[in-house]
This record gives sequence, structure tokens and C-alpha cells, in this order.
Amino acid sequence: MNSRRRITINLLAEKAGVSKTAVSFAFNNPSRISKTTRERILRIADEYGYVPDPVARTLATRKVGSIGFLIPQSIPVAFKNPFLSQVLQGIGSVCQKEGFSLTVVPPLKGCILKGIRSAAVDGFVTFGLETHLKIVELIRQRNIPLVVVDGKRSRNIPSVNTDDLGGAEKIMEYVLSRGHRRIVILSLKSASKVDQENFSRVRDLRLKGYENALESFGLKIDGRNVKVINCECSMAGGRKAAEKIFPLKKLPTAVVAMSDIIAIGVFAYCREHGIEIPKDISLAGFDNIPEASLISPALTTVSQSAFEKGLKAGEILIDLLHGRKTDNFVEFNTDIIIRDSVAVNRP
Amino acid sequence: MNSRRRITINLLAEKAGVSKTAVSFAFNNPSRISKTTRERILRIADEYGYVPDPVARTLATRKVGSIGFLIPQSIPVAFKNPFLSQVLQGIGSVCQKEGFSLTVVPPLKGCILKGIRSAAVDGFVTFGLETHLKIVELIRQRNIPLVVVDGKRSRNIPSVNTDDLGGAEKIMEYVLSRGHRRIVILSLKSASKVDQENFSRVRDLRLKGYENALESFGLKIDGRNVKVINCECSMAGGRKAAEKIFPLKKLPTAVVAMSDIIAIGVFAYCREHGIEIPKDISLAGFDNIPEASLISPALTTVSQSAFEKGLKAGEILIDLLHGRKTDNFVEFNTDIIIRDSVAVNRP
DNA sequence: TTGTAAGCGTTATCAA
DNA sequence: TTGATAACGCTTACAA
Repeated sequence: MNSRRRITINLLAEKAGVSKTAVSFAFNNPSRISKTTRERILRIADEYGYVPDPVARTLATRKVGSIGFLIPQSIPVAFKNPFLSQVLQGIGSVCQKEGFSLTVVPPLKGCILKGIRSAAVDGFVTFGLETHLKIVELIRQRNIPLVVVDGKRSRNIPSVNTDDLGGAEKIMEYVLSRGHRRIVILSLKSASKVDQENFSRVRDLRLKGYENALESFGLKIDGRNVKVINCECSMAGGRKAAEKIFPLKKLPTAVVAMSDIIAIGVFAYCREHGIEIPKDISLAGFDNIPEASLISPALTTVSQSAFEKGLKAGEILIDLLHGRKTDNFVEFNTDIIIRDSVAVNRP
Repeated sequence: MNSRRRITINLLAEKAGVSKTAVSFAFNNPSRISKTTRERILRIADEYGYVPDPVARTLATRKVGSIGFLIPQSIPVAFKNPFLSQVLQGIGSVCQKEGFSLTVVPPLKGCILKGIRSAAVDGFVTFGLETHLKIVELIRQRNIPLVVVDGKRSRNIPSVNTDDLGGAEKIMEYVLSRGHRRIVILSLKSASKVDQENFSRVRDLRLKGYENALESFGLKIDGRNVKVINCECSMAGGRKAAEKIFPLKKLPTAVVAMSDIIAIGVFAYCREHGIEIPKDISLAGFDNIPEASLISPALTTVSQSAFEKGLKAGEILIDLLHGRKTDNFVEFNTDIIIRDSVAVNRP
């Protein structure tokens, strides 16, 4: 790289024959300096290629200008799910408004705490992370604010969630109301040991929602008529689940996935193997990612406001940063989105 | 917020009855301190909740631990295109390997230069940005490395690109070989004034590729049989283009989009309006995003290695950071992916 | 309007 | 093995 020494404020002050203060004012506080000296300083700064160091500035001002987005898996794994991208877009719209950048912080060398320790950010939004004590404690120690998306609710930490239980109930009720009684539930498996705790709130609530609906139809998860398969939350995960499902002697009539991207994995498998949805098997998802409405048949699913969740989380974080009062708990409602992937089942 | 004062190394050193140096060693350089004092220091650190400040550490070490991903539009706009997410995944896999986080840097308050100036990163990967002098110069002044993805080739700046010209040639040749002679090209429009320069390399090359193919069939962009419509690079952009296309008295027989996400916007419009692809109109894209194979009919398009581009760019940046010799120019080949969205046109 | 000097919280050098 | 002390590069009272 360019090995010549970087120009610092000291050097520039010297070259311009002024003090560091003057240089600093020229850049950040024009009103406190005369127009002529300011212009001269800027001209010389330009000439020498001086640009204030953001890290040094951050240390002095205690403001970074970046929101930390803490994710439970590596970036390539986590971003396999378009749902994440939608949440990120929501946070991103806050960034745009506030003039912030967005630092995606994955587990560093497999360790979430390392990521937290070393990220230069003004605050964290965690996503799909069970905020066990260690994480919360460490962020608290860093003395920066924290907002939890899709994590466990806790008294002192603002959280933004979805009514996962209600959403799961609705979709399972719908599937059952269409006459399905042999069902495979595609649940969420953690992708690695790193995030063994992840998804557990979301997974548990959705499972509970499914169970509630099943119960109201006199059914339960018995491993025979209604069984659960754990999947990695990606298309590949859905494909693998399909590979387990279709060799089954007694096929289910419906597959209910906890995530659209998993359902779409199943969809892809079916298309490749000439299995027709919903004629041969019905399929339902969760999340309502944009892709859900793109496939044919369009996927019946549960909408949860991914973008809005990110947006709200970002707004709360900004409030916290400004020391403003803000929401401590937000829960978004779900809607069942009935499309074409669930057929009526005639026994 | 937690208003109690943050614990600093000074305070901790005092509490532990040692020097700052000892504390620093306890955290970063265990071998240079006795085991007993180290343990004592760590215990006291734990007790007081001390955690080293990453910003201060960065200032002293000159290492941030984050790759800057410079994008031409706001986060919510840029991430509307799944293609971007794929590039990000590629960079992300380098982050995972190196233990870095990834800072997405959009134009701050509409100004890319502001984003560059204030981002705390070790280096930048720019995406889809025409690196006009100002940008390059500023990054050079910050004295951190830069890798350009999908930007103009330049002698001193490593760049990672796709053979856009060749790809465009291939797909247009294919469309023409299927008998299409009335064609609408969906080109890339900049989303805002901010990025008026963006896409221009990609756009110009792809257009040139299309033109080459047209020329070999004795055709040219004449605004009548072959015309160009500029679109925002999103589904909405594709939809808007469709709204302009279908009222046309003489419909084209094929639509060739410079981006899959635009093509998918057209696809969505067609589905909503009962227009059948490829029976009523043929459709081709560019990028081969995952969604392209999900829709029905599956989209005929050009694959460009989005993930690999991000990966390569990240690797080059790391090389640069380590002062290693590295590639200065990488160009990925394209493949035409023939699926089902382009029909034979019988005149 | 401009300058002096004290932070900001680390790491790194060099001596003890 | 440990400790002073000087960077790191900037902002910001306070003084002039």
C-alpha cells in the first residue's frame, strides 16, 4: 500500500502555521473561525491530502456513527435466508435517516462474545439470538445500548418480536381445516454449536402454536401422524428434509415449515422430482418473504413484518442513543397469507 | 442508559494495584506477565466489569477488524436486489475466515464521500460504484486499501468484474437465434442523483454486448423494433417497465433485462395480468440470482459469479492489508443459463 | 478569532 | 516480570 506516512492534524497545523484547534474548527466548527483562515486551512488540507481520522475522532467524541447488527451465524450462512435481508433493510432505513452505517457482526472465530468485544459501534441490534446473560452483560459493560429482535423478552432490554405463537396457530389451524391429518412440521435447527441457543424462542413459540392448533383438532405431535423434522434454516435445509420425507412409507399430506426458505427448499425438491404441489402434497411456510409469492404455486404462509421489525429496532436504538424514552417491548401481529400451496385433503 | 462511568484501564490498574501495561498484557499478551498476576487482574476485571474499549484499541493498533462495503445507494434500496446479498455473502466468507466484521457503508446524507470519510474500517470493497477520482483519492488519503467490484478498471486499483459484454452478447444472440426481432431491452437507471455515475460500466458493457449481437443479425437499437427502457434495479422497476411495455401498440416478442430482479418484476406483472411467459412474451435476465430458477417458467439468464466476486474481492483486500502481492484484475466468465422463459418466435 | 493543554482509552517502547 | 511514559490523532474547555 501507500507507505508514505499519513497526514495528521499536527502536521497540517504546522504546514498551515496554525494550531490543531484551528484545523479542527475548520472541519467541524466553521462558525468559530474566520472565513479566510478556514479557507486557507482547507486549501492546504486539500493540497496535502489531509482527512481527519475517523477512529481518532470517534475516540474523542465517543460517537462512531454505526449500528451493530449482531447475527448468530457467519455472514454467508445467515444471509442465505432472505428474511434476514429484510430485517437488515429495516435497520438500514434508520441508518439512512440518521446518517449511520451498519456493521454486521457475526461470531468472530466462532465466538459471539469476541464479536461484541471488538466491534466499533454505537449500539447493537441482535437478531435471532438468545440473549443469554453473557451477551447482555458484555454489551452492558461496553455501556452501549442494545435492542433484541426475535430474542427472549426481558425486563430491561427493549425487544422487538413477532407474535410467533399466534401466527403458528393460525397457519396450522388453516392446514387442519383443509382436512390434513398427516403432517410433517419442519422445525428450526441451529446451524452450528455456536448458536445452539438460537432460534429457541422463535422455535419454541411456533411449535407451541402448532401444538395448540393440533390440540384443538384432537391431535398431537406423536412422531407418526404428526412428526417434526429439524432443518437448517436455508433452502438446502428444506431440500434435505424433503429427502427424508418422500421415502416415507406413509407420506404426509401436508408439510408445514417454520420458515419460508425451508419451504422453498422443499418446493425446489418437489419440482425437481415431479412432485406436484399442492396435488401430491401441501406446503405451508412462515415469514412471507418476497420469494413466497414468486413461486408457483404461490406459498401459503404467515406474514411477519420483517422490514418493520428492523425499522422499529433501529428507531428504538436511536432513541436509546439520544437518551430518549422509548418502547420497551414491541410485538408485531401476524397475518395468514392464503395462496395456492395448500389443497383440500379428502380422506 | 447506564449512566455510571465506564470502567477504563486506568481505573482497573489502580484497583488491581498494577500498571496499565500489566492490565493490557493480561488481556493481549499473557506470556509477558506472570500467571498469578494475570489471573488476579482478570478476576478483578471481571468483578468491575472491565472490557477494553475497541475504539481506543483501534487507535493504538491501527487495526479495526472490519471490511467496509461501499454501496452506491441507501441500504434499503441496494438490498432490494438479491444479487447484492450474494456479493455480500462472498465478502462475508472472507470475514469469517479472518475474524472480521463487515461494515456496510451507504452514502451518508446522500454523499458517498461522507460515508468514506467517517467509516471505521481497514479497507473498502466498492460495489457498482464508478470510482471517479474523488472517491479513489479520498480512500487513498485515508491510506487504506480499496478493491473495486463492478467498477471501472483502473491501473492502480485492483478490480473484480464480470465479462458483462460477453454475457450480454450471449444472451442476446440466444434470443435472436430463437427468432425474436421485436425486442425491448430493460437497462439500468441510477436510482438517484447520488449515484448518477453508478452502473455505467456495467450498463454500457451490457448494452454494447446486446448491440454486438443485434448487429450480427443486422439489427440495431432503433427505438422501434428494438428499444431501450431504463429501469430502477428492483422488482418495482421491472413492474414499472412492464406498465410501459404492455400498452404498446406493437408488442415486443421478447424482453431482455439487464438484471434478473428487473426481469422478475416483469414476471410478476405478467402473472398478475394473465400474460403468459413465454407464450405471450419471452423474457431473459442477467445475474442468475437464486430466484431466477424458482419462478415458473424458470428464467433464462446469464450467470455471473456473484458470491465468488465478493469472495475474491475480500481476499484481495486481505492480501493488500497484509502487504502481500495480489491480483490486480480479475474477470469472471459468464455462462448462459437456458431455462424456460424464452420461446421460439415464428413470424 | 485563535491557541494551549487536557482529555479520550488503548498499545508499545524502553528501562528498571 | 513489571512499570513509566510516550505515542495514536482528534475534540474541546478554557485562556489569550
